[in-house]
Amino acid sequence: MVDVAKRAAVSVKTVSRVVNGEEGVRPDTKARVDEAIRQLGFRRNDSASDLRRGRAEGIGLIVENMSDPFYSVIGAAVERVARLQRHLLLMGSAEGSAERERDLTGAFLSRRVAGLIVVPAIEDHHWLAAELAAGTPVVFVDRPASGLSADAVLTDNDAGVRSAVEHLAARGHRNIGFLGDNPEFWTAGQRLAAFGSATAALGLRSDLTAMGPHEVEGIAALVETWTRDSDPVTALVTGNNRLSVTALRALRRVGKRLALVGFDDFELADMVEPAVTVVAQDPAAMGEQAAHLLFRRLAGEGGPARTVVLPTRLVVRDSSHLV
Amino acid sequence: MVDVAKRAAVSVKTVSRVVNGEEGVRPDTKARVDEAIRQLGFRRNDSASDLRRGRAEGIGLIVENMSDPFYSVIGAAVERVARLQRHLLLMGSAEGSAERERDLTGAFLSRRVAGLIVVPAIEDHHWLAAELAAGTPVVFVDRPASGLSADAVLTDNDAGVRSAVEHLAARGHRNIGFLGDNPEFWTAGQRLAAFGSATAALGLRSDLTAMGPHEVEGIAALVETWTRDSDPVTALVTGNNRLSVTALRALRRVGKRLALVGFDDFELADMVEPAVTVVAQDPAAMGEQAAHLLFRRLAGEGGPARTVVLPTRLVVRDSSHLV
DNA sequence: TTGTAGGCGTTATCAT
DNA sequence: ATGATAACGCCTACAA
Repeated sequence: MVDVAKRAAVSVKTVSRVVNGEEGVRPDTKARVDEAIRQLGFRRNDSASDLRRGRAEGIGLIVENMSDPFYSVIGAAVERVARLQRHLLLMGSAEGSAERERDLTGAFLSRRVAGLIVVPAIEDHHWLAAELAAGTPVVFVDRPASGLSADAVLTDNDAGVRSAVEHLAARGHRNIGFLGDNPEFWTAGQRLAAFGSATAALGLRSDLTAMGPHEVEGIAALVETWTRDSDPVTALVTGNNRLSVTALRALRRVGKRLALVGFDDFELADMVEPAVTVVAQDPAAMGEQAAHLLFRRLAGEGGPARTVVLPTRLVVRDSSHLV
Repeated sequence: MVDVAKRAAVSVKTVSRVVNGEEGVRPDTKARVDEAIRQLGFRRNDSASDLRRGRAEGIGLIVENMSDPFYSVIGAAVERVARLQRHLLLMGSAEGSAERERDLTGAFLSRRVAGLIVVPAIEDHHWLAAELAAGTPVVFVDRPASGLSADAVLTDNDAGVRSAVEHLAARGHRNIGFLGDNPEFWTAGQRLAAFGSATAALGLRSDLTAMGPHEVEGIAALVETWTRDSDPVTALVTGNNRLSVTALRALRRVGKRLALVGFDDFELADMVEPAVTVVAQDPAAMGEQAAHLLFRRLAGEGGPARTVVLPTRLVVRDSSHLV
């Protein structure tokens, strides 16, 4: 900047004003500065700017796995909003590890990012409270933070699962099996509980649940067991899209055509055989809302922590019509 | 850091040494400093560190679309390598726009990132040469940079397309249609050229190509035309995974069961009907290799620009066996 | 083993 | 409308 200032025969402060588009620079002065910038190929050093201002114009995003479509769509949405606000996106995968999540958080905070958007792993987050109080806003996505009151964007897991159960019940299914993830994951626990209450409310069996099996073999065995009964399971609800796909493979493997409703839509759900009915979430909206919440806080909005709960949508496809 | 120094009754330099794990600090001194750090909740300001060192410990990644599985897998691989090297990942979507690509590049360079990994949009990159010369390494992925000699990681498009054509020819197909993207995209052009040479080498027709149609309608109409002939097309090769899926939908729409081989594998390719034979690329390997190339340059490796060409793999599924 | 001085490039403050 | 000067927090070089 000094070089530019010299060449344009002005002070560095004037150069700074031009670079930042501030008011109060005569057009001809600005022109001289711009020309000097062009000639020297000058580019502002944002590290210095960040240091002086105390904050970096970037937001940190921590997801479980960047290559999972659910998270990459969230990431893309966050990045789009961030760009409109002239912020960069720093992104990392915690891979379900609380330690990595803390490391990433620490790295982002060291870089003095303007804010953080986090899909939290299983763990307590009270240690983040100090940072929050120190003025770095944090928004949680998909699952709320435990031990901490912070903004969050969630999906209406309860209504989503209920819509799946009611849909199947309306088609005459009485014994519905639920395949979920490890209930230590907040969403898995929520969906399991929702399955319990939805089935109970309709007078259906609530005990046909299995949390954990991820492999085709395990699920295939389970399906065999559930369908050997004199009063067999005739429909499945799966707790996330990976389980939907695995269940589909398992059903093919054992040659059973049970009805199936999956939580979370997935690419080509309409092209597989059978096309899978799903309870669709809207990950792009989740990312967008989270980023909006964050930038609102950055704009100085106060008040208590907000929680945005997004609705789900039942997308009926062929797998509803089996059995 | 001054606060920590005061509390531990040492100089800031000693604190700096402890924070950076440098040699030559007595254990008891280190213990005192660590305790002060803990008490004060101190966290190093990386903006200041970056400024002083002249480089940020982060790498910038520019892709076309963060939510596309191909790119998100590349991103995840880059991030993994970056983390091992204690670097953060800054990521953005250029969305096929040369202007956005330049903006993002500029933003990353302003932040003085250690290096750049770019999936280039259609355009000349000689303007980047100055930065390259100034010491910021750049690695291109999926397509090479034009007007600039830089490291690149590519897929062997020629061998990939050839393997598809030879596979179909071996199954007796003589009239193979090729559906590609706009040949302004480097990969699309490469694959089209490869199709031309592979068919010519086998004495097959090379003129059954269509570059551009992306919609089910357009492709359906094309298939109708190609199959109305007295000497009809019996097999298709598609130039990327979106086209594979669209072609699949189009074939269903018009009720034709042509053989199909797609370039690039996709999730559930084995579960759709018919399961689609593909020429698989390895995006995770591409991202990983690109990051390795970058860090090798950062470690001071000199020499001319390297180009790494990764092989493809033909994955045979049901769609090979039609007609 | 530990400390002092100076400067990285920018922006805020206060002058002019 | 423009400029001089002092931070921002850290690290390099050198000194003790």
